[in-house]
Amino acid sequence: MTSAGSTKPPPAPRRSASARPRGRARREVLLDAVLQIVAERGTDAVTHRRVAEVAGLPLASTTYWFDSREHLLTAALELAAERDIARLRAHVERAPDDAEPVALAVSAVVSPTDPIRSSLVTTYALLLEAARRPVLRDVAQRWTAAYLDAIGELLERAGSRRPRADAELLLAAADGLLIEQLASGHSADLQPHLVRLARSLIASS
Amino acid sequence: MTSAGSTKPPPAPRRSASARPRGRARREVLLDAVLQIVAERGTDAVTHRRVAEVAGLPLASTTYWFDSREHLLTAALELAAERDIARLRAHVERAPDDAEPVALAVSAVVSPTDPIRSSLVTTYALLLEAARRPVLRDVAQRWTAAYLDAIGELLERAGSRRPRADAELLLAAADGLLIEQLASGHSADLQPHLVRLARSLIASS
DNA sequence: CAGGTTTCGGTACATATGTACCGGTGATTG
DNA sequence: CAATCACCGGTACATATGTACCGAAACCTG
Repeated sequence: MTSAGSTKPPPAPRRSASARPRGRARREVLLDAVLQIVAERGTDAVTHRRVAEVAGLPLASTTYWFDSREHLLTAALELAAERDIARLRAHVERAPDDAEPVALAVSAVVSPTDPIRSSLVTTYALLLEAARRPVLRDVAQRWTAAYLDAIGELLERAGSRRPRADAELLLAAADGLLIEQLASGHSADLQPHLVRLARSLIASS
Repeated sequence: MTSAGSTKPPPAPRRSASARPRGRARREVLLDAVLQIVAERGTDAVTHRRVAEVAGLPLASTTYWFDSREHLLTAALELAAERDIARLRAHVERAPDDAEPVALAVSAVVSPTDPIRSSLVTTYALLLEAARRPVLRDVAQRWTAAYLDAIGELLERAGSRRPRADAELLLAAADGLLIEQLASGHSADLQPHLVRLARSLIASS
């Protein structure tokens, strides 16, 4: 359904006019709107008008803060990466020191509690975009590097002899399973499978 | 701009007018064009005009064979899945009976010889589309099911006690590694890592 | 070969979209 | 207090795009 009806009945996803963010805060509100649209309808659906509408801001605000549609997309994806890396770090640091390292590593990647679920499509959309736009490769690389560092350290603590290689396989398996879940629409707890994988990798080194 | 671009160097992907396919063959030519466009520029870039241009056919041919843009995309995904499944089956059947099952399973998934490389982006882009369009889910499910069947059988032959679960992890890891390669632009032989993973899964069951 | 049906392909048109323009405005600074 | 400047937001416009239309051509079918 195109959101634009013949007349404009108040679709009112827009925040109250009094709370309208101003100044630089607007930038982030716009990027949030982009991320939401990407998650719900894909990158195709990211248009200036839709972004402005979802953000509850006038059309021109998108062109004021971002030169072009491409700029809008890349900035949004950078923000997503940044946030997810922060989430990852927090998840690891928040854990008690005596936490089981393998379980911790797995839960950092596929966390049923954290609300990464809705942003997963966005995540993988970014990775795919990076395949086509070299500008995004840096972001994509830092992103996976952050994961590999965190997981690698945990696996090493769990007794892995080649933490980096094991981390790569564990992360890859998690990504693959998640993508398959997204595509099939199923949802099951992936943690047991990934824990088994991690344990068998560590054991057979 | 519809014909040969004035500034553009001869893109000439268009087949000679005499060889212009007619009838139902046209359908497949159009879908090939869609797949090529998705691979090179993403699903955003799939427009009726571009598809027609790449296929070397008039604009109206796209609307004649496909009701809508969405129909064009879903049909293209079905074609890609169908072809890849055929490729997979051929790969497995072509192998000698005494081939090492684990190596065979791995090479079926990440084959350095077959030209799936260029179509990988397309594959994953369409899987992501399936996350958003339920119409595509059937196709996506048959696709992965075909892989799981083939790999599972090989892993069982290699001594796995839970071939299905192991196949799921192996396939997921392959997907994850491939996506990361696409995103980072790197390319290395993934087979050794996946062989190690498969062997350790089998060993630790 | 005649009639009918499918396919073809040029064209038209309403809409969606990117983006520029420009007068306004409100906060900050001197 | 007034000048300034970053910021705001309505509007305009050229282009891209989806899609319908319709006469012509090719292809059957009898």
